Amino acid sequence: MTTLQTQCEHDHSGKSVSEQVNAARKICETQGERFTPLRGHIYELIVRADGPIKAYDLLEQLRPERGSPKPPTVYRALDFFSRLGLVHRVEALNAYIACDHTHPGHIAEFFICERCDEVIETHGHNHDNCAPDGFTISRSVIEHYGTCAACTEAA
Amino acid sequence: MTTLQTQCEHDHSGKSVSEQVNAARKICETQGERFTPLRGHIYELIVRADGPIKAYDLLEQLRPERGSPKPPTVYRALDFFSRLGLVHRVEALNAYIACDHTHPGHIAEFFICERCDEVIETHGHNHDNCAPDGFTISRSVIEHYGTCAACTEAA
DNA sequence: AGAGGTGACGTTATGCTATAACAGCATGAG
DNA sequence: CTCATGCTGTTATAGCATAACGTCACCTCT
Repeated sequence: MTTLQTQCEHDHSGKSVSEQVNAARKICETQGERFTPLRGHIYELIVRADGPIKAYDLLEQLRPERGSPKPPTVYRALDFFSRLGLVHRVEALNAYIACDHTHPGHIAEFFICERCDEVIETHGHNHDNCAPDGFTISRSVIEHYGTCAACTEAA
Repeated sequence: MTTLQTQCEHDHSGKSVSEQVNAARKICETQGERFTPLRGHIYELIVRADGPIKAYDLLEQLRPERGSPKPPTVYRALDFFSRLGLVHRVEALNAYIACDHTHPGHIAEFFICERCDEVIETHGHNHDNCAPDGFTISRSVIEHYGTCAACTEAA
């Protein structure tokens, strides 16, 4: 698989790309972090992907506009945005996705259609109750794979 | 990190290694699958690890007893056991762990202590209610990272 | 202004994770 | 016995991620 993008061109979030990028810029600046041109460029590519995108695909899309960037360039940006909660890693896909649920403590929960590759992100409910006695959760990975409504109908 | 094993030598499941291996053998045979010597060997290593173990660490542990096995040897066994639900992949660790919750339809939920690397597996509750309208879940990844009770006390 | 610290970025190199593809052999069914 | 299937060995390669070092920009403190 070379891309995880969905076929459809519509906007899943209700916000334009530049609105999302600007929202991210604001969040960075609020936290005293630098939203550099490189980071802006990378964030825009992630938003445009409109679904999970792989690190090396991002790398390709940075070329030739930014010369021949190397893997650390994109991994550093991904780490940066992950720290701020602006990007989540989808573990089972080795891919990354923009997040606009920007409130702190947000638990991401993904529903990933294996037919059309669409990803729906929800705010996962708290699993503290499910934890063994005394276990303190600091980070959760919750990903569901299956078939979305549209693909089920189409079948 | 070269190993994900816990320091403690006690048995987390209440079953001996050979009991667990034999239970796995029985499950394989019940399903008409072959529990070959190689598979038995690999399964035993996974059980002995008593926690998540990486594919290439398994590979090392197969040597020199089985010559110089190559990656496909261990990945094929891991795929095989995954199909039967006897092994789960821990996505965020790139590691594999034996599972003795052998009832079908089992949803694995992991609580992973980042201090001592102990992993507690529970039977995760169903997330169908949380799914977007019409989404059918076929497989779920639920992993929580944090600090276990013992390590919290020790701190 | 100058010195020194911090963080961003470029670059080289390497390591870790996983699979494709082909060959040989064992097992079991007809 | 023969064929089909699946298990294993092997070679090669693809795909994912980070260590480590150097440079530069920016900020702050004096």
